Amino acid sequence: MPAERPATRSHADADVAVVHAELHADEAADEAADLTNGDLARVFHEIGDILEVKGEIAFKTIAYHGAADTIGRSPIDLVAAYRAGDPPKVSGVGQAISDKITELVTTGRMLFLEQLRTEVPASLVDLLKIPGLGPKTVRQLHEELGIATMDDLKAAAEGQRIRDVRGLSERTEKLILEGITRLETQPPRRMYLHQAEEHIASLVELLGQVPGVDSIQPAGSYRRRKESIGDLDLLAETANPTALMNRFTDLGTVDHIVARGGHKSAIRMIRGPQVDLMVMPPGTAGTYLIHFTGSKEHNVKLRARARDRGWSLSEHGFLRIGEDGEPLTGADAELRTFATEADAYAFLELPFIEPELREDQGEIEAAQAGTLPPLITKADLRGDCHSHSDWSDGSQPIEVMAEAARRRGYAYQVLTDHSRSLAIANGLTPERVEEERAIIAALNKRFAAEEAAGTAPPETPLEGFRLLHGCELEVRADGELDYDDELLARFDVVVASVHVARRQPRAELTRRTMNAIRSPHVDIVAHPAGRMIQTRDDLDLDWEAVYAAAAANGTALEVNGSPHRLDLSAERARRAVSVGCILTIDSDAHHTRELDDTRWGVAQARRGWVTPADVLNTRSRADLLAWVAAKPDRIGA
DNA sequence: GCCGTTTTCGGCCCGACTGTTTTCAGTCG
Repeated sequence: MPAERPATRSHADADVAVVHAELHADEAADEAADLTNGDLARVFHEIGDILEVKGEIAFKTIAYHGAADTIGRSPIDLVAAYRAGDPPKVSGVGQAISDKITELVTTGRMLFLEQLRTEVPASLVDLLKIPGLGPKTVRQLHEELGIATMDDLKAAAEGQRIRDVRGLSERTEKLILEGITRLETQPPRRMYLHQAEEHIASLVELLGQVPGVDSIQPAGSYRRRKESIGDLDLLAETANPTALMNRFTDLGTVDHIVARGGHKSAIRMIRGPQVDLMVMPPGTAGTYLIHFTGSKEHNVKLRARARDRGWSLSEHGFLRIGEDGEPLTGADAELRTFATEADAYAFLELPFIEPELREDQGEIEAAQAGTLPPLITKADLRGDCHSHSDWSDGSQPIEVMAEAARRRGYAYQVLTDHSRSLAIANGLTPERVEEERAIIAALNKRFAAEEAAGTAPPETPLEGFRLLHGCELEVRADGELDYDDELLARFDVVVASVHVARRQPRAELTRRTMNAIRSPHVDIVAHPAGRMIQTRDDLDLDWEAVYAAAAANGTALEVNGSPHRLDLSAERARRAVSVGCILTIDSDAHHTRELDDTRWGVAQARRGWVTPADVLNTRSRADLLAWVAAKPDRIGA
């Protein structure tokens, strides 16, 4: 299972509490309006990091990190809830942490954190980023050599002073220097899902050829389809681990070997991710897959459940626990292994839990109660509501996009070239909209004829395939829509989105988004948060108001499948559905090879507990068009 | 610091690999 967070927050993460601490108290309260769940999570991770270096008992630091993780993933805007005086119950957040949140969101400061920072400088916490350097060693270096910064550490290593510290050696000194160099030259960056997929495909291909290897399977956060991926995890079923490990650490793409053992090795790829490879004896994959797929939090709950039933769970299987509370060993040892995950879950009296759900977000409780949702699959999609051609900023002709969609077995593809004002994307004037409509009509005439003649592609569904005429309608900076009502009424489907003036205040951005949601002509709001993963932040919206308006007006919210967007996020999709919204899952393809990006959107929707009934484009073309036609009746309902 | 149809106190998941050690602590996932 890969690390779910970096060993420590970067100092450059510029968390909010620093900023606020420097403000006057009266200004701070206003400024705190910009706080997000993510900011709270960073603050509590920082507290956990500092307490580690201070040498606080492990369970306390675990508690802070655990609370930070839960807060970061919460679908509810905790800052707003706390400020409204209505703190919701959040797992892992007890009285002490709750009080600290209240203090931060109401005053903009947290005295506890400020105190900690005076005791342990951030530069010291930074040292945890060096591979192999943990809190104990960092504290030791600080106490014995007075090292407080990365520069101090580098100087000490170069001056050969590290080797004089008890428990450290000349070799450690060398490893520290290498670690610093690597940090300076290779800033850690997470992969997009499609990049992880490419790495995994080639590794599986290469390692699968090693004699004796029965299977190679990806695990970790990639298997759970997290929206970005740090390390890669591979599991191999083989009776000959040595040959496999030799091949793995000998790959031409290996930059250096991180660790090497008989059953577990790790490499760093050249200009690429760290890859962990674990060996499992043939026929025992069940508990190995569960262990290395994670998440950590999911596994912790499973182990507690095993323990309640008298078993200790590890990747190797279940070990019977003796009267002393320890697993039985030697002749008394009793190990239960399982070939499949489903069998291992069944041993814990649980149904199989899909990897995308394993985040300890209620899935174990739902499994226990028999209420796991029937998750949507890519096969449920009967069409795609968002795509582009070279008439705006796509790279291929309308016909090529349509043919590619038709061969995917869809009943419809909605062509949604950009509207007029998005000049950078060659947005269509009303005149060009008419021309495009004529081309689409001609194409559909041909498709219908081929279907009647039985010469359509074999993938064509019974209801046939049609290219629907849509647009990606710009919501302008002033909130006005980019085409007039008369033109909008003539599209089959209208997808609206915000691309410009992204830095407006929350109230203004929310008003613009609501304007689209409430239009009788707008059917879908595309990539509602406007984010780009790792590069562009979310729009600052009043999300609860957006969900409520979308639900009330029957406007769909998109889960955009582009691996750079994945927007709505899994958490938001889950929240939106829970308050009555309907979703679409679209590719936003600008090229035929991106049409299958819907699979990433489906994966995020699955992470958000979304079922086929929650998604508009699981419906037939007739039902989709009927739903669109009924939009004016839903307004103000 | 959190948490509780076995507990409001006493637990809190588990093992491999590494490095510096002579039996183990630290780190990592």
